[in-house]
Amino acid sequence: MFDNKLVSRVETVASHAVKPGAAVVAITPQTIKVACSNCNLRELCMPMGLSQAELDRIDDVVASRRKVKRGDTLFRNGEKFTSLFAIRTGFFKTCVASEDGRDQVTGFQMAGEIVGLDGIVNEHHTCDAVALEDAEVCIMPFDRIEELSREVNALQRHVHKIMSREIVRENGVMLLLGSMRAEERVAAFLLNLVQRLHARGFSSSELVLRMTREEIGSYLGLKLETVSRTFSKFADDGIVEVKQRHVRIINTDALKDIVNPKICN
Amino acid sequence: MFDNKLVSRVETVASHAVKPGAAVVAITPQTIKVACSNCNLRELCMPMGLSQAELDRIDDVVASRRKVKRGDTLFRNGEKFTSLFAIRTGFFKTCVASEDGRDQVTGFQMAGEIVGLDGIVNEHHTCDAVALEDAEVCIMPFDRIEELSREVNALQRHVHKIMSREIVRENGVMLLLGSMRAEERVAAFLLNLVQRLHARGFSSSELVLRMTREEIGSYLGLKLETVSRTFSKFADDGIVEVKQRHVRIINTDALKDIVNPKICN
DNA sequence: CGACACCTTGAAGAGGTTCAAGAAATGTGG
DNA sequence: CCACATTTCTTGAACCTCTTCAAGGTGTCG
Repeated sequence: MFDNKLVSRVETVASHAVKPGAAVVAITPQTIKVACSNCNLRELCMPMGLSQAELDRIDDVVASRRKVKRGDTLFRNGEKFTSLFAIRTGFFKTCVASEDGRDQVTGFQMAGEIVGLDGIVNEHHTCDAVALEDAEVCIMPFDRIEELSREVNALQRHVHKIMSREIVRENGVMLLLGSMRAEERVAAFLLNLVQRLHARGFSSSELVLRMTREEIGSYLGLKLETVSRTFSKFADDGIVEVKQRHVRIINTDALKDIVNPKICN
Repeated sequence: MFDNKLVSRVETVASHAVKPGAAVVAITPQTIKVACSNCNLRELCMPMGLSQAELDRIDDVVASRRKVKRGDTLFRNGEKFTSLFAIRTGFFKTCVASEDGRDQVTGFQMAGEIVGLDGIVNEHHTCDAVALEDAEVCIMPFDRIEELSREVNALQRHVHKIMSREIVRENGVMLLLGSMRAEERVAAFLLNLVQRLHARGFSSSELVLRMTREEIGSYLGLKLETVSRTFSKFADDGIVEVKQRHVRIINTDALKDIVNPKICN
């Protein structure tokens, strides 16, 4: 099944399963600097193709860093909004709650992604951001972002794109929640996660889930038992290997076929 | 049941059921001008508290108008993105499609609301916007919005808020799709629609649905039969009167209780 | 006025949930 | 480092909500 030694060694580097020899450099913690211009995540959370002068200005966006322990909240529903947060390391979930206490995971965020956009409209956050593993974020005061994006066009454009991207992502989740069956949802979830991890230099077939079955279920509009059963079924079908939170995708195409069933007659 | 004469008279003004004497002025078509500064919808789609100088500049945001006939698309998935659209009159749905042809209504938009935000990130639209009744929109070229919002802080802030508001709205839909039962979804849908109409000067208890049961179902992640049955059940319970697309809410509190069931023991 | 789209309602069926119990992993404190 | 408590995960069986399939009714538009 799993080479646990390998996986745990890899995890000490970056908390996700990676194949031997894979490019982990993008996330190694040795190169931490205060400036965006030197940040190895820049290409994920900042605009590309800036002049040196613009790069120097961009550095002012990040006021400081903050560490968030696993289980702690970065911000909470109702709190005053002041800043966006760029995730440097770690893994978050965001969730909203209804008045009667049900709650819904609205997303899982990893290194290079931005959280806090929900807070802009009412100057208060409308969801919780919870670290699913020890994390570090860059604090980007929003008034500073607005100020700077008036002067650096690429930054302005970038901010707009980040927000638009989130809108498009949520459209996709609505499609998933509104029209897919359990197996399709779980398959889409796994493919999405592994694709994002792969974009960060991790394996495209092996991953470690940072969230519980219950959190996956909440995100997918399913009960935890259904998520568990679906994993078991995929395993029975030889599509994935699942051992608790370790997942290895054996047959990516099969997963894709589940998400987008071919009409073949 | 319904005073059809009244309803249709009202509809000639603004396409939605209104109680006698209600403030319809906000939507009367007589005052159409090219400038935002004179637009009676300004408070819905433009920032408040601008100086006269700023107001004059804002007028440049709207390049022109466009009429869209019922059933026609304002934009379509895959089309090049150039502009945001502010709805002046009429009613739209937006929907995304999966590769295998399923589609999902992601929202219903009415006067004063903005559509097209999905197109910013990839410079191509990722959903369709379809007019559910004859409509007119203001075309706001996005490069002009960006240009102007560098100079008019209130506009910049406003653009950010509009996008954030859309993100928060979609969070709410995810909560609905992920954790509510059919009756809760339909109740939430009716309350949301009537609340938005009320904010535009229409009745807070009576409305005309511009969309089919199938479109409601798609939005709510339900089949059209379930939507129909749920309407019938609410009618049996004396909570609403439903006659095809005409809906009168008899007991708003009952609807609210359905959305947020009280835990009372 | 007739064709077509839309809506309602019933009955049977399926997919996912609920409830329950046990197993596996994880964390804690001695 | 081990024992124990706790959390998390898996699996089964009964149940329920929503879907599917079908038929008929109603409204709308050319």
